[in-house]
Amino acid sequence: MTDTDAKKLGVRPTKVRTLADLAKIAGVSPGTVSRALAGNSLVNAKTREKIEAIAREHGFRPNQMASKLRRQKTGVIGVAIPLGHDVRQQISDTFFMTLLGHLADELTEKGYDLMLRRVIPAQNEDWLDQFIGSGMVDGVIVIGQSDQFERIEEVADGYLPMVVWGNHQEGQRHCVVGSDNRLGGKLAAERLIASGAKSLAFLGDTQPIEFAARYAGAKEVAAKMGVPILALPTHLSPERTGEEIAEHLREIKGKVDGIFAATDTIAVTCLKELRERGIDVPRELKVVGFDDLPISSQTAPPLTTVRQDIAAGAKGLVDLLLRRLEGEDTESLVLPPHLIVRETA
Amino acid sequence: MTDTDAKKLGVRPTKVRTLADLAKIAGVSPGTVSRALAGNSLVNAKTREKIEAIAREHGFRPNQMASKLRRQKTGVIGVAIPLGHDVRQQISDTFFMTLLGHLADELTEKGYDLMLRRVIPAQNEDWLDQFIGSGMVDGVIVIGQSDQFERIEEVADGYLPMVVWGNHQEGQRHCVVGSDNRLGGKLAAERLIASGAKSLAFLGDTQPIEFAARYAGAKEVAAKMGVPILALPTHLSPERTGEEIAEHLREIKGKVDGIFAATDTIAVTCLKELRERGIDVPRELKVVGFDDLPISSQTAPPLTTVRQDIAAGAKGLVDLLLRRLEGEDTESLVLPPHLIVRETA
DNA sequence: TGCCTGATTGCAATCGTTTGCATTTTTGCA
DNA sequence: TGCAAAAATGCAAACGATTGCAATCAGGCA
Repeated sequence: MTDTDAKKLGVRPTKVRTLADLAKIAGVSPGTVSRALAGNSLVNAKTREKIEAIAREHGFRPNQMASKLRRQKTGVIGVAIPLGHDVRQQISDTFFMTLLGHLADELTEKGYDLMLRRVIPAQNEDWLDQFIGSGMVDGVIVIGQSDQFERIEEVADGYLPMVVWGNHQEGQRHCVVGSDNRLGGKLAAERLIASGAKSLAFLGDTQPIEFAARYAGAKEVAAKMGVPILALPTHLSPERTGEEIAEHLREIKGKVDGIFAATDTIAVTCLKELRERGIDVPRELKVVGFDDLPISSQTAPPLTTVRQDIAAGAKGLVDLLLRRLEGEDTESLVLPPHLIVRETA
Repeated sequence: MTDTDAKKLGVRPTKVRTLADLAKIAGVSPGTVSRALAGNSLVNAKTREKIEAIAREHGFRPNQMASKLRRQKTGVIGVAIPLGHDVRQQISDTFFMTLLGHLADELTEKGYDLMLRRVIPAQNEDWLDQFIGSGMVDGVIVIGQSDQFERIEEVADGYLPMVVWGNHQEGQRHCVVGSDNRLGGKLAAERLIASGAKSLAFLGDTQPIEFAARYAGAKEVAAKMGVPILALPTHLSPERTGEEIAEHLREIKGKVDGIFAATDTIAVTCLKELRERGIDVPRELKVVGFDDLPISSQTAPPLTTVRQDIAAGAKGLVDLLLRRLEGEDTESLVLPPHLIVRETA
């Protein structure tokens, strides 16, 4: 009974798990099978067809581990999401998740697989070296610098194929892709002031450098225009945000008429709290967010915000990483944010 | 000059990449190093310490590919997101992304890595076999059945370690975790009718079986209560949804007073369109969504919806998969959805 | 000191593919 | 038909860690 017969009869054909098994059936050497399946080599067309037919019939697929070991490359890009401050936040953060989705798209297109790892630096100092040194990935993309700026810098000195989503600091050594947060902050503050705000507040945690830069930009503009601005630490864990914001609103009631939220997520929550308090937006209080998430156009009223181009960011991350895999020491890429004027300011 | 001296001088210590390198330095055999680093074996305490010290000093980490090849397991779970209908949709879909985040958490906790692969079945019929047969993953989680029910069934017959997020059909062969979509649909319709709706519409694509089940549930209740219900195909790609919904609303104007949206994303867009048209929710038109995404509590008015417990789903997926990795042939897990009454119905 | 036992360690095969080089087969041409 | 060149294939050595089994070592006891 041939294997083809076996298949017709619904019997599982002889198990062929390795190149050698297949080679035996085809009556050739494993090397030839390897070449035939790789496609590119100089194997006789008829031989190749025969081998491919057998491979198809048996659903054979070469063992990747062995292949990777031999070729010393994995075809996998690691994506690390460090959860520094606000542990529960980022992994469910819409912005990061959307970025991740686009990364998956881009990498797949370039023929790479994506290995996702969520890390809690506080629990494991060695997270980045471990990921890199694991030998499981050809390169690494880090989503968000969190509070790990220094560690990333250290690693960057000895490891080329790494690109980070985050904020660009003057003179930093690691390659980063991200929006010009400071400029974004300026745009937000300018808009708030232009639409009549006389006293601003920044709603967000100023620890992460991305947010710090947004605040700094807003502060710069505020100072120039002679408008006061105060920072109100607000965290991103879904459980706490609402309450924190409520508290802040109570505190600033009547004293502040322009709010710059560090992220749209915060802005949206803020809008809701304001609505519940019957505070009219934008008449009594103006609000500008940051990110331009899909929801931001759906709020009532629709949110004025600073857009980060997530798709472009993902594309940039992947492009730079691939160039680094080729050995090039790429520069950082800073994307310009855009003010999207809707109805809250 | 010893390596320690070299380090003190800021010189990079001798490169040690393999167990053999390290073994030479330590003056033992590679086997011993392997055992020492694995920790569990019976190696002399002093030897182990010495080896660990050297490993630390050189930042040595065993090559995973070799290890995996030898041990015939990868420690990696593949997560596939098939993008059947609506290609651009799911990867950026909040629900799936949130589920993915929770999966990452769960898997990390259990010591597995997560390999993400977005697949377009229409472009590559062989997606699932390819993923499984790649030898890169110990097991597979499929997020969403999309239009691939049959293919998944076929694969399930010969491959145990696979669990799927999706809908449970009577008598199906693959192990699935998911909400009871039919029940969810019932809850939604009951609520709409209870709050006074006299004529219903279902906003969503009825191709995917999850959505079909939601619609079926609603239809059953509607029939029982003698209320008409019609399905209005609505896709999920962000670009098209808004327009499609607008068109539907024009069409049903005055004829329908209760909308059951297949997902919260659709519901939120719908609310926005209604707001723009000045239609009062819930007075003139009632709306119920599905998922209970974080945004759903932030809309104006807050959305009444059917909650799926995403965290529980992720936990279920991972638990079942791990049991399957042990050889157990687990049953499917159907989670009960819960009606969350807010203000739109 | 000599022998036995148990604790350590070393040896070498193995996981399955890839690939440089050697060998065989085919082809083209005189 | 014969021979060189080209094409196709086979051989065997990697890739680097793991692990069963054998060998060695140390300690205990007579």
